[in-house]
Amino acid sequence: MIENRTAYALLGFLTWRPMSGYDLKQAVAGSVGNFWSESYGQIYPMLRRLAEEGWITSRPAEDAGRRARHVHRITAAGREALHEWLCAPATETPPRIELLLKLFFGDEVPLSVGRSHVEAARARTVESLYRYRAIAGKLRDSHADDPRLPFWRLTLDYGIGSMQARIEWCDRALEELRRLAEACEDGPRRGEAGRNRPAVSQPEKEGIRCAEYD
Amino acid sequence: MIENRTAYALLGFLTWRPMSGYDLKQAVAGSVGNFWSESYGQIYPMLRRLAEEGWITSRPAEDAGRRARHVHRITAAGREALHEWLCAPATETPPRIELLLKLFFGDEVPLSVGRSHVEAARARTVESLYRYRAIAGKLRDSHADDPRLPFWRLTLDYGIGSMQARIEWCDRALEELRRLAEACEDGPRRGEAGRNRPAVSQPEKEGIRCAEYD
DNA sequence: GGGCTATATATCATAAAGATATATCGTCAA
DNA sequence: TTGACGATATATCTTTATGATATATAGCCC
Repeated sequence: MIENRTAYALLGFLTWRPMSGYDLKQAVAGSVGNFWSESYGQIYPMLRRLAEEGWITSRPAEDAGRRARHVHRITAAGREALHEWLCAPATETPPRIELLLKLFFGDEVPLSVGRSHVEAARARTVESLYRYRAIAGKLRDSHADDPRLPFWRLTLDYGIGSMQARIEWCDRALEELRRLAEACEDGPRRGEAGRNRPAVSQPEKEGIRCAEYD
Repeated sequence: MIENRTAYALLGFLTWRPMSGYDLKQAVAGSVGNFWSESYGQIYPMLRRLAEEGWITSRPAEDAGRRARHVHRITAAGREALHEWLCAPATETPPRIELLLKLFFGDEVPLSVGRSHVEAARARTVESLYRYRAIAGKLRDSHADDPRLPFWRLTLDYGIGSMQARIEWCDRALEELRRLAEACEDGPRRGEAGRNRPAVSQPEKEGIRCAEYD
């Protein structure tokens, strides 16, 4: 049993057709790229390992021309391993969201900083949403009777839902940041020009602990 | 300029109060843990590096009792570095979502598999949503006048919005999976008992390429 | 022929997660 | 009282993952 999930991602794509390492990289980026990625640094060593395991067979492509090309093909054992992994519960790993980390410490910098981060995020998200919708249209046309289409649609729908929710959050966040800015103008405790807090405001005594966030 | 984002996460928390490596781990997990994490394997080496950089000062705590405890304190230079990082655009790295990868290859296994993955995800998501709401309530009570509260609320609101969207997607996905199952019963091309596709159905010719997903 | 892009494999440095080893102290129950 | 346990605390290791870079060949266009 290989733990590494790269193994199963590769096996999954090799059920589509035999592929080279390069093909696999392309296939991953061009399909699941929005929620999964694989780098060459993972792919090539893993292909060797999969071959050792007997889950794929690898041999040089007979079509001369291109540079040495190794074609990898899933075996019955490999397919079985893939199925076993697919049936095992999915593990959830919370992502690292840099935007939120910067916002979390937003009190350290002018309010305009948070605003511009959220605005940039909103623009990127809108772009993604349009892209996902375009893909949905293309998929419907090109793979109308493909039995895999419904599954692909599910993952795409996840992306669309996420992007919509993110745009709505961006709008709420921008509104809130504007509200905070207005509050500053009334009571001049904060200003856009300077920082919200003095550069050095460390409590001298180490014993002072502020309550945790939760 | 340190690239590693762990550096800035640590500096951010050291603006709250001086802390040990252990404190920092606790603080991260207990506040931003839902969208950011740090491991000891990152924290301790980074604390050394931050001290070398002059961004923190580290010295043994004078309170005897506990085992050797190093208290780290942010310096003016450290705070400046933090501010610079906070102001720089946030980079976005698409997360790896194992659930979606398994669903993407859902055609390889019985429909019930996808259904149970989505059901499990829904349960986890509902739990997170409740947890986030509870945190929101506690925060409102305990940090009513804290100037950082609005920023914390923004990150929490992101989580709440994401969880709501995810629950809605789970419900749509479950409905779709049920629909697919019904279609199978009518036309018996697929069954719950066996796999959707024969165990070995590799195209013999390598030249055959199915169109990419996008 | 020179430059560009696509194809193709391989490796390295860095980043990050997760597990484990080690040690001290306080507390609570057998 | 002692011994188990949990909290505190630092440190390191292996595995996983990303991103950059090196190397090479082929086709194409000007």
